Amino acid sequence: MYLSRYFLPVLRETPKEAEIVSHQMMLRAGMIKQASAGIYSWLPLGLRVLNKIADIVREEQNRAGAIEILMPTIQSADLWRESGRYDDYGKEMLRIVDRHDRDMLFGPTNEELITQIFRDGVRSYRDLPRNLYHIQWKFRDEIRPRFGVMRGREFLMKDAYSFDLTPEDGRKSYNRMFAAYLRTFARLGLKSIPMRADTGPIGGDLSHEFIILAETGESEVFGHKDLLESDIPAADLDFDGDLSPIFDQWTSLYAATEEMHDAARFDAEVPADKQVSARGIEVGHIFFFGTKYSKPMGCRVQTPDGEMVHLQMGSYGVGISRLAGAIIEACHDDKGILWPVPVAPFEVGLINLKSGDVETDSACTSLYQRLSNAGIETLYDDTNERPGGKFATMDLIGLPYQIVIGPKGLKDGQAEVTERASGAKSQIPLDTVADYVADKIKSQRVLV
RNA sequence: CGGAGCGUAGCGCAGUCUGGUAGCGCACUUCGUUCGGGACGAAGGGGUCGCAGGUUCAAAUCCUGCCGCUCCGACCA
Repeated sequence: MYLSRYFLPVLRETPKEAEIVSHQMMLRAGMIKQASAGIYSWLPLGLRVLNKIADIVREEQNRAGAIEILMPTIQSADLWRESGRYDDYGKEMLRIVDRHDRDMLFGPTNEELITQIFRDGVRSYRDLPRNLYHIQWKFRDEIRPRFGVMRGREFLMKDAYSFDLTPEDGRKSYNRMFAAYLRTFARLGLKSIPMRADTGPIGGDLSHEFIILAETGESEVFGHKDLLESDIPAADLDFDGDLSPIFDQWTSLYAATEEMHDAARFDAEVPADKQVSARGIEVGHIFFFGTKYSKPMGCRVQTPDGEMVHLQMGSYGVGISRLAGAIIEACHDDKGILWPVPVAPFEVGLINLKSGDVETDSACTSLYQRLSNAGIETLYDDTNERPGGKFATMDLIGLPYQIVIGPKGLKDGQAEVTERASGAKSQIPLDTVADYVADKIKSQRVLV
């Protein structure tokens, strides 16, 4: 992409409403623009990140055997009356009346809708187990939206729903999502810790929050230090096999959010030098709630014995739009964002130090062409800004690699390559720099 | 919803107390000089002063009502 043809409204000054670093940087880097309280437009650069996060989540859901669908944002109130949640959910649910005076709502979650879809489509135990998911915008009328996309009212969420015949099978489905989430967050460049959690309005008896540590996290969390270095399940993990060892490995050490924290147990179970107490951001939440929805909504199948039984269900959420902010909270310095390669909006920033000069222009365009041919996503700054401004902008938007070409380097046939995260600079001959950078990037595209 | 505060150009702000017909920095346009880590000069463009009503010869400024946004608390991917 040529910067001169792109839409990248960067801000030199920090908008005063932004309190935390991810919100400030998303606004300054031209990723998002606030539409109203807790509601944002995603600008080109931000949308690229959002899509990359969604793609990784999607890939890992598919790997774990889940099947993608797409449910609507607007739902009928009748469905929620069936489950009894229309009255229970409270003011967080945005209620709408259509022209025929029918009660509608903007979906805050989709248990009811998926249960209806599944019960109408499935009659037999032979159709189990199944896990259906979608990636769709949700609306929750938060009392106080804040922190930019981290607690918006409208947000993009992946939610998956599992259906099983028995509680034991339900546990297996739960473990599949548990393992998939460990892989998902690791691939996004994050260290996540599953923590035993409250089930809240979703209900049920088994639940884990996936937390990443960050100073600006909304909840206080406590855990064993070794969890930060625990093994991530490999890409060739057999999701049909027994996953309980993975679950046990990750849940044997102490980890709890504020609501579930037991200070006495924490001190007893975790040696002082292994205790971590920090702030955390919840990026995923999984629930097993048995027949909570299948019973009131009559979601049943016939067993081999001809008996009708209610299905065992679980639901599994990942905050896609929140992750964009969460990744920035975890990956930034005082100059800007430090995108991990897998979610970077572009992989390389190519800086032309003397746009308009025939030689630097042609060196840059031919390098841009070579990078594109190698499948590298490149943002080419071909504008006439002063060099200082170009560097500041590139540092702010945080692309993993910067390649600088100007008259001085050109004399020796060299380009300067900077790795954004470490700041390491190297001089690479012009004719090999595309391959050099392409190799580095390709090795970092998939972390686990 | 309780407490606090803000709304003046794309962004950051002054002007409001004490009413007199809108300003500064950055950004933007043009010209010139510059040019390897946020240049300099000159000339420009851009505003229903959040909205509505009231007081007044005159309102960004005073009064009333409303709306929006942010922060602190209780709720959550």
